[in-house]
Amino acid sequence: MKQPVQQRTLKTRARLLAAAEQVIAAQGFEALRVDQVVAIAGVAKGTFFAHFTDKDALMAQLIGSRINTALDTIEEQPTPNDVDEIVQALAPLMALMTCERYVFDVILRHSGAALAEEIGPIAETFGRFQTVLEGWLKDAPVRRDVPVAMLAEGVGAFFIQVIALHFCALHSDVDMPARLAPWLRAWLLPPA
Amino acid sequence: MKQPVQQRTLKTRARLLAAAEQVIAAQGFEALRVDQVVAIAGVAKGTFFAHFTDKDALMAQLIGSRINTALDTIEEQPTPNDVDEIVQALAPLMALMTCERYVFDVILRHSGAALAEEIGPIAETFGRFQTVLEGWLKDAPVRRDVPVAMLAEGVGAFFIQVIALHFCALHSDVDMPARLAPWLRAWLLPPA
DNA sequence: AGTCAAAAGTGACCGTGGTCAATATCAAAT
DNA sequence: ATTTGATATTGACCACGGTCACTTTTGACT
Repeated sequence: MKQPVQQRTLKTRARLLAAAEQVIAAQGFEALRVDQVVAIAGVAKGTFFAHFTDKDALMAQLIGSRINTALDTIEEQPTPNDVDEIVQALAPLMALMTCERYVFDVILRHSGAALAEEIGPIAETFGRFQTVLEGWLKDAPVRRDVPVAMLAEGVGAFFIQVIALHFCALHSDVDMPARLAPWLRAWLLPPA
Repeated sequence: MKQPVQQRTLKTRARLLAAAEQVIAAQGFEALRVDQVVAIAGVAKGTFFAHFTDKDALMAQLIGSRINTALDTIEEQPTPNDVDEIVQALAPLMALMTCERYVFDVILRHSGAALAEEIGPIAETFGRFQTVLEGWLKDAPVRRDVPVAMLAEGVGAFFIQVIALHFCALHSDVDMPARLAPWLRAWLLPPA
């Protein structure tokens, strides 16, 4: 007999997520401890792992939802028309992904689907990100000798590279959007 | 009073490294356990951490040295003259970096210097990689509207992206060098 | 109301990376 | 040969993520 999901399941999951958010708000992602989360949520440790396959899965969900919120904001803005506007539009996403080294590591680790069938919440946001970029580039004055999908993926690659460079202590002072612009110019607008 | 390094230090470190290599040869990087390494080396656990700040540092050293060996091989070959030759020359490096998911994760995590002063063995190889690429591109028939250093960094970005895609289960069947080529063509040789 | 099988929750327990106060060893100076 | 202070080693101990056999709760069906 297969039973429907019980309400208590949803309640417990919500309590765990709320507890996690509380810890993160107070101390950041990196400092989160499963023990602390279950203590605040008032459940046993085992319960946590009945709801999330591991700590990473919780993190992926929380971070994924923040990325989605950022993408919502981005999609509400008018379509950017040149490289500078693209870079500016992407700024909030860059800020989010660089808020903590730990966060960036989680994102990188989950940016591709781990298993073929199981595309996690973060991998999903990358798919969405690609779609948004393709929408922008489809009608923008950029090179056309390369398919739009490839252009978008390239932007993604440079985007990640610039973020990674941010954690390379030497370069962390310069602001990231400014550092991304020349890359995009070189990639999207080769000399005619 | 500062004393010179004792020989026993070198011997112990060598024993630890040899033990680690033995474990890796038998079971791969991911399966390596510090307990096993110290057992084989015949030292206490604390000794391990007197020689390496953490397990990651050991891994970084072992993987870094392999990357350097691969770069040695690459530098011995004649300078590649077109995109296909570049891609082919990079093949052994790609193979090394994708031999295990765990290895790729370690490489990514260490690809930038963690601290400003402390450039780890892997970050060092990335610097060397850039230099090699710049040497190739300096005299190659590629676009010149962008500085060579930037061209090289771009190649690096696409290189990493293709490797990352390899671990995205869906795409792991196609061979990587073949997947890198169109990127490099689009990046290095825009339509004149 | 009572039954009962599936679902949810529990917490003692484990594996493994990493710490540190105590101890042993080395080599330079006497 | 002895002293001495720096250096290297030790292993009991801790922190933390994750497991699983067992208990409790739920709700569909009488």
